[in-house]
Parts: sequence; structure tokens; C-alpha cells
Amino acid sequence: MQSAVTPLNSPPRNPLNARCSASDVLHWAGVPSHASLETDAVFFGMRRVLADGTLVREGQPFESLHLVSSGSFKHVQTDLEGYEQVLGFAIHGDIVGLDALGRSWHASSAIALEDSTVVVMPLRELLPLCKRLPALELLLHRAAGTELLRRADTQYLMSAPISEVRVARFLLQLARRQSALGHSDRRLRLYMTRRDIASYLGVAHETVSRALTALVNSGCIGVSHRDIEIIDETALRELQRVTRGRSPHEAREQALLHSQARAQIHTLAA
Amino acid sequence: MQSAVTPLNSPPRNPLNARCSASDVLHWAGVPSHASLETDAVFFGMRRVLADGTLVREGQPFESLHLVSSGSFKHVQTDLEGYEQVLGFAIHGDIVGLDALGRSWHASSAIALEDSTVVVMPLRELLPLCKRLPALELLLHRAAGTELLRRADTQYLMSAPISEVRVARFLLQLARRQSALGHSDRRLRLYMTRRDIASYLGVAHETVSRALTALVNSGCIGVSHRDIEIIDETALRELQRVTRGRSPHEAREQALLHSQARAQIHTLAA
DNA sequence: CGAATCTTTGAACTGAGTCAATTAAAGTGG
DNA sequence: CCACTTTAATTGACTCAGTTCAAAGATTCG
Repeated sequence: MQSAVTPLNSPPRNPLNARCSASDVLHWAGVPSHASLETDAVFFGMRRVLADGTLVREGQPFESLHLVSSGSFKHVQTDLEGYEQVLGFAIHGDIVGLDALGRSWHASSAIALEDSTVVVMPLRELLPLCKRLPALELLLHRAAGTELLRRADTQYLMSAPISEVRVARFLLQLARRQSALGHSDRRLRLYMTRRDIASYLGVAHETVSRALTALVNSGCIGVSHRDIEIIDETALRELQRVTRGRSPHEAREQALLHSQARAQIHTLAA
Repeated sequence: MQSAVTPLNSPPRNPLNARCSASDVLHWAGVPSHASLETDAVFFGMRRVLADGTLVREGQPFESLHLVSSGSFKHVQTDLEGYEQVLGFAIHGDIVGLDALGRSWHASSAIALEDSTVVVMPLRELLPLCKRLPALELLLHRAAGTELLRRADTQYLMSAPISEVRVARFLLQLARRQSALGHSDRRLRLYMTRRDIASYLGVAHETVSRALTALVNSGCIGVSHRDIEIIDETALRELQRVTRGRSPHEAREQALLHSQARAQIHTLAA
């Protein structure tokens, strides 16, 4: 388990020249139970990417997967007219480049939002290793599955017709990921610009600003630059029920009625 | 290659009791070049799902992946309030259940839009087989990658602020998939309801109706029930440039200016 | 043939996009 | 270290497209 060498959620002290064991990778990527003496003996190199630097670029040959060790990235795709669509964000423990699986070229770019370090896992090494070490295969599968789940979450998020709801869901999503890494789920730092958030949510960047101030005014959150404090998580969740022309309060009442009706049905069925 | 036994894109005649070789699976899933004598010797069972039937249900244990042989499915996820979000559609050659990769339970349901047949690939058989047959491993990776790409496409689609653009992109996406299967890219059948499309696009179902009639009135498409004819694909593509308050014509002019400006820059750089 | 569902169309309201202007923050170079 | 430039973020005003509610056709299915 070697938790003494690499305490959970702590990147190595000297990430530039350091190599990093497959066990570390398993820890960071969320399957710590599968680390073993064998995975202790496998090492990967690391790479540093400065803020605004490109880790992988759309159209580049797919040669390596990267695990984010420190820092953060945005996934972007550029369409014919030059519009940049932000597809998602990657933080510690996330694997970058999965959408190229089974292909020869990357379909999206990964751009560092701050100075970051990644573990480089060359496919030529990784795939043969997977055959020998089931833990690494599981890691790969789990990472792909997680990415798919996250995209589903994003679709759900984008389907909200009210921008305040989108932003609320976005913050909750971020808080959930942060807390899964052992960080606070009440205080969170936005490492991306409002524009990036807007592109991700599918709204205008002014709308993100307005939604955030609206959430501040309703006492749900506190905002200072890129630091967010979640003050009333319950209220933030309640917001999900808001639809056009219906206030959070009314929505809550309707939801109550619904659950009562459902209880009635259950009673009748029994 | 056995193209005599299973001609490309043609499901077997008797899918109910028939078993189906791994080579067939490779053909249908788009990696026909990797079929071999070895994959000829591996067989999977098949399963029939009636219209509105559930192939996999959210929360069920993840035991098999399914390849769609005939028919079509929608992927749905239900939130706490009971709202059904359509995440995507699966047709011939698509693999259902990938979002459970690396996990024990399915995160979304797959519901048949019509009477359908699928190839059942139990994980207990599939994963060991992958170690022996690199072709199957590639299939798995490629399927995961493709699914990720498709979700990115969906995000792009949902990011369009104008509903007409969303619907146009949806139709083009569908046409592209149909034509990849060797079908016409001008005539396409919608196997899903307007409601499903609306949920998928993140708009009200009335809006889908209105957008479709608008596209008919502008001469881009013809609609009859669930049969769509793409009359002017170019115009449909041009639509992508439309933003709020800007007509397709203006958008085209602006795009021209942009490309001219870009040409200028290139000239200066040279 | 009737019930249920799907689809279309209408009308009213309103929330979000767009344009514009101001403020704040961050990065640059003397 | 401070003026200067550039980029990010906020706020306001206006317009319009999309949601919502409602009702009427169309289609499917029993």
C-alpha cells in the first residue's frame, strides 16, 4: 500500500524529475485497493505543463494517456467556425485523453488552467502492462466509465432551462469532486474563467455572472473572485426544481405534493 | 473475413436462437479488418427486446455489454424528481452499457424504441477473451472512445443557443450515422418521439415541433410523420452560423469576412 | 371504433442573448 | 515599483426566442 511513501491525495514533492509508480497512479485514480508489490515496481515519467500550456492538442497522434497529478485542465474542442466548446475539466486523479481510445488521434485538446503536473503513461507500455496487471486494466476501464458518467452529468446539467439551475448544478458537481479528493465541500476555488464555465454550461458568460450574483443575493453562496463558499447547500439543491415562472418556494410545494401522491399510489398498491 | 457468411450491415436471419461469432461483432462494430480465424471460433448469444422493453435498467448489476444488431435504443437517466433525461441513441453497431465500465452497476437504462435484437457479451467471457484476442480489446477501446466522442458531439449540439440550430445539428448527426452504416444520408427515419428528441436536445418538445416546421418552411428538409428528407444539406450546415438576432444570410457574410481576415493574416505571416 | 399517446399550433410571459459601458484584476515593460 | 495595457468580470438596457399553459388534430393501438 506504501501510504508512507505517497500519502493519499498528495502529489510527490519533486514532480519534475520524479518518476512515479503504478501504485501511486492507482491511489490517485481511485482504485487504491488494487495496489500491490507488482505495481510498486512499475514506474512512469512525469511532465510539467505551465498555465495556458497545451497537454494534448486536437489532431495530435494519440501516444499517451495522462493522469493529472497536480493542477487542472480544461478539455476543449474547436468547431469549423473557430468557436471553442469546453467539454469538461480535469483535476487531480482524472485521466486526460480517453476520448482517443481505440483511435490514432486526439479529438480534443487539454489546456492547463494553472501550472500543473501529469503522469505520462505511454500506450506502448501501458497496454502490454494491462495484460500482466489486472489492476491497471481495471484502472483504464474505470477511468473510461467515470468519464462517461461525468459526460452524462454534464448533459443533465446542460438540459436545465434556467441558467441559475445550471450554475447551481455546476457548483454542486464541483463540490462533489473536490470533496471526493478529501477537500472541503463548502469552500471551492474556481480554476477556470467565467467564460470557460459559460462555454461548458452552454450559456453566455454574462449569464454566469448574473446567475452567481443571484445565488449570492438569495444567500445560497458567497463569491469572492474565484473563491466560492457554499452557504446553504440544501437551498442550492432545491433550486433544481425551479422551472420557468415558478419560484423555488412553489417548486418545493409541488415536489411535496408529488411525493405525497407517490405515497398514495404505494399505499393503494399494497 | 467471412463476408459471405455475414454480409456487412446485415443482421443474421434468425436472430432469436442464433449465436453470432466474434467476427460478426467486429464487422458490425466497425473494425472488420481485425476479424480472423480465431474470432470466427468465438460465439455469443443473442437477445430480443420488444419495443419499449428495457435492455438494461439503471442500478442493475453490470454483467454484460450488448451490441445492437437490429432496431434501436435510447439511453435514459432518471433524476430524483423523476425527470427522464435522454442521453443518447444506439443503433446497429453501437455498444450499450459502456458507462458501467469499471463499475458494478449500470448508471443509465437502455430502452428499445422498436423491436430489436442485441448480441449479449457477458463480461465474464469477454474480459478473458480480450487478453487472448487483441481484436476484441481494440473493439472495447474503440467503442469506449466512440461513445466519448459522441457525447462530445452531444455537448456541442446542446450548446447551440438557437433551437433550430440544435435540431439541424441533430439531423445532420443522425444522417452521418445512418450513412456510415451504408444507408441513405438524405432520407432518414426517426425512431424516437419528439419528446425523446426534446429531452436529448434540452428543449421543450413543442420547440422541436416548431423548429422542424421552420426548417420545412425554409426548404431545408421535408417532414412526414417520422420520415425526414434532407433537401438542402448545405443550408442546414449554414444554419450553424445563426446566432440570436442574426439571420443565416448575415451569418454567412460574417463568416466570409472572417475567412478573408484569416487569409490576410496568413499572407502577412508568409 | 374509442382511448391513449403523439404532434402541431396558438398566445402570453419572461428569461437569456446581445450590445455596450464600467470596474476590477493581472500581466508588461520601462 | 509604478504607469500602462490587456484581459476578466460585472452591471444595465433592450429585444426576442423559448418555455409554459392550453387546445385542437393526427396517429397508433387495443
